[in-house]
Formats: sequence, C-alpha cells, structure tokens
Amino acid sequence: MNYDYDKTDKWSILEYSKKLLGKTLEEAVGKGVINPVHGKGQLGQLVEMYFFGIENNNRQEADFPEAGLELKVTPLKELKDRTLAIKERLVCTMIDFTEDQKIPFERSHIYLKCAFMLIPFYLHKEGVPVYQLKFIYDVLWQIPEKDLLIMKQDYEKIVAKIRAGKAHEISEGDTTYLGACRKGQKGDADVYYTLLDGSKAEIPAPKRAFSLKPQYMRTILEFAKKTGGQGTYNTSALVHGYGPHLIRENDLKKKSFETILLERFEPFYGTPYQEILDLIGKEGSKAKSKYYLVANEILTKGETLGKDVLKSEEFQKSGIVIKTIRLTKSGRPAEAMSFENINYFDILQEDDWYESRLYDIFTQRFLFIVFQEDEDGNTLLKKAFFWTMPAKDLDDAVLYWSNIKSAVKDNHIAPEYFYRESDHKKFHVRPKGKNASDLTANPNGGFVKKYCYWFNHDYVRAIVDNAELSD
DNA sequence: GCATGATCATGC
DNA sequence: GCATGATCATGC
Repeated sequence: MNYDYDKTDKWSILEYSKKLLGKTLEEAVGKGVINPVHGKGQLGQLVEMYFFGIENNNRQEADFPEAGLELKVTPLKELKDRTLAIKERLVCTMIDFTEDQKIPFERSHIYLKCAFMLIPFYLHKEGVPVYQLKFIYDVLWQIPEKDLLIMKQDYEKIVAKIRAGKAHEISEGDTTYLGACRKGQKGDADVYYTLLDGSKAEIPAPKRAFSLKPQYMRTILEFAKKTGGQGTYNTSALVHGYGPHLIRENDLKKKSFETILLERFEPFYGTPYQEILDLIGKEGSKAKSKYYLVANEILTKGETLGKDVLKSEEFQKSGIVIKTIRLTKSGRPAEAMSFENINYFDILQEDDWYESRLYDIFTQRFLFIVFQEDEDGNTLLKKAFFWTMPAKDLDDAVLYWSNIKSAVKDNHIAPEYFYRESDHKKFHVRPKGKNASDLTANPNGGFVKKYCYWFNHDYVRAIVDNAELSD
C-alpha cells in the first residue's frame, strides 16, 4: 500500500483518510492484507497499522506527533428508526492517579493528545470482524476554545478528588464535557496511588480514563452529518452551529460553569411561582411540567430561546439533566422522581452494568431545582444545585438493574416482581404510560404495560437534605 | 400521610 | 404517535 500523505500536515492526513469513507478497512487496504492475528485487535490499531502504516506504540502522545493530530476511530450504532447514533463515550487516555495530579491541564496528556482529533466514524455490527465494518463519516475536530475552558474546569475537578485521596469517589456525573470513565477488565483490582505529599492514598480506586462524554460526541456526529461526512472543521461553525448560547466565553474565564448557571436562580430564591412569571414577563403553563418550564426560562435569563434550554449549545454538549423537585410544607417531596421507560429489549441484551442504559441515566449530571409549598398554598423557588449519584448508591443501583433484568427475562413484567417503593431500597418501578391501555411489545411475546425507573420519595428527600447541609 | 396505579400537556 | 417531565386519584 502506498501511504500517500504528509505526516506533518493535518490537512494532508485528513484528505488521505477520506479514502476510508464508504469502505471497510479491508476494502481500503486490499483483501488479504490484514493479518488475522492482528484482526482480533481494536479497529483503531488496525487502521494505524494497515491504512496509515504507523507502528503501534503505547506512548501517551498523539498518533501523528509531527502534525499534533490524534486518530480516534469511533463506532456508531444504528437505532430502530435507522438513524445513526454515538455508540459510546470516546476514551482518550488512561488516568494516572499518581502522576496526573501534578500536571496542569495545559500540559496534560488529554489536552496535548485530543485538542485536534481525526475521527473516522464507522458503523458497529455485532459479530462482524472489525476490519469488515464500514466507515461512514470522517471529521477533523479541533476542540473549540470555549469547550476547552469547560474541560479545564472538568479536569481540575477530577484532579482535585485525586489530590484529596478520593479517586474512588470520582463519578462521570461530576463533570460537564470531560469525563473520568471506568476503564479496565472485569475483575481488575483497584489501584493504589501516591498523593502530592508522598503519602499513599488510603483507599484504592478503580481504573479510569479521561473521556469525552457521549453527549459531547453526539454534537461532533451532528456536525459530521451536517457536512455530509466530508469532514473538515471550522471553529466558528462549531461555536455558532449549535443553537443559542447559555454562557459567554468570557464569563467562563472568571467563573465556573456551575456558578454561572446557579447564579441565575439566586435572585428568585424565596419567590412564588406566579411572581417569578410576572418578573420575567412570561405566561404560566397548564402542563404538569410547569415548574420545569419556568426553570428553563430562568436559566435562559428570560431570553427568547424557545421553550427548551436543552437546545442551547452547552446543554446539548453536556447532557445535563434538569429536574424539578416540589416539596410539601413539611419538606417531603410531593412526588417521587421518574425517569425514562424501561426498554425491555435493550435491558435483556445488557451484560455489563457499566454499559447499561440505567448506568448512563444514573451517572448523568443533574441540575435539581427545588420548589416548596408554603402555608398560603404558594409554591416558592427554594434553591438550585448540581448533583450526581454517589458511588455507594450506584452499588445499590446495580441490584435494582439486575432485579429488573431478571424479571423481564422471566416474563414477570409486573409490579409484584419489581422493587416497590415500600421496599425502601432507594429506587422502584412504576407505570408510565399514556393510560392503562398504553402497551409496548414484550420480548417474551405479546404486549405489556410500560414501566419506568423511579427514585423513591425518601431518596429524593435525602438528596435535598444533603444539599442543604453542604451549603 | 403514604404508596400505588393511572394519566396529562407539550413538543417534535 | 411517541417521548418527556411530570402530577393526579385512589385506597388503605
């Protein structure tokens, strides 16, 4: 094979890489070229070796060091409606708990490697050798300055936990764009690490890697789709192409992402719902989600963003989930908290908790907006805070997930087989449908009611109480 | 007061 | 027509 590109020039590498588009690796390099022994490896390594002619190495530097470009071969999956979606987070580089805490973001491996990435997207199919999977899009992505500001804050948050000897408490929900995901083989022992003062951390932590969160990857995929997969990058298009902005780049230089958003709620603390509407000059809604809608308005500073803050650039890229909590006079949540419906087909396919849908839902980053009813029947905005599920609760969530999985497998899709709220196990399962006759297909045949994931009242209360304490 | 099953307005 | 972000209605 003739490796016809200039290894010092990103644009040349991009042009060359487009030869992969619409083909499998085997088709691109010629049938029979790929050594079947190597064929068991990762597609990324095979592309490096056979398509680019680069020897594999384990150095923590970019794949094309002279061009400052990292190659990230990335899988897509096909949804039921045939659209292509991100299959998983993009794993960038392993976290070295001992060493990384000494390095500022600007000199970190993650920054030096991933500031410029060449991302060929391919369509994953179960059971097909990786070199027979087809490349669909090809993008050269430079992480925009504004995103780097947020990633720097993310990096510092992760590193701060390591420095405090709390690497075992790191969660993907801690951060906005850059995540610290679990990475390792099943059964890997937790690792010990050394703190800055030379002492050993008391509690070892599971191996983790820096990654770009699935939601962030989704926006790169959207960009790929928009440009027809004929990948190129354009920073201003990236910054302006994703809907309205919630935050100015300059503000991020002074304050954290969280602080900026939370400060928008503070002026309304203690203010009744109706008065908030008057202040921001909006009409109320009859929807059950009216408090959620008003929270959106506050977050967007009453600007005409459309109704949904989730359309803003930062929320698209971060995947932060806004949830409202309404407390009664006594301080108990008026309702338990519901999540999406259980996909009975998908959960049966899930073998690994860390790759399950529920894990993704529960490790999301939440922005909770708390309202409370007063003596006069008004509902006042009480406070807003960010939250992510602590590791110890995720340990309970595994059991919840297993229970649901086996109930579905045994064709026991009914409340008596699921966690009930009266079991007091933090989570439960309850119906969520249009009405009682709103059914969905049962993997075991026929149709069943729709059920969804819930947090118990008591669990929601504990979250709110905890947030009060940390003030 | 609480748990449980049922259901609603909205946006796309 | 369906997913989303929820609240309503009922019985103990």
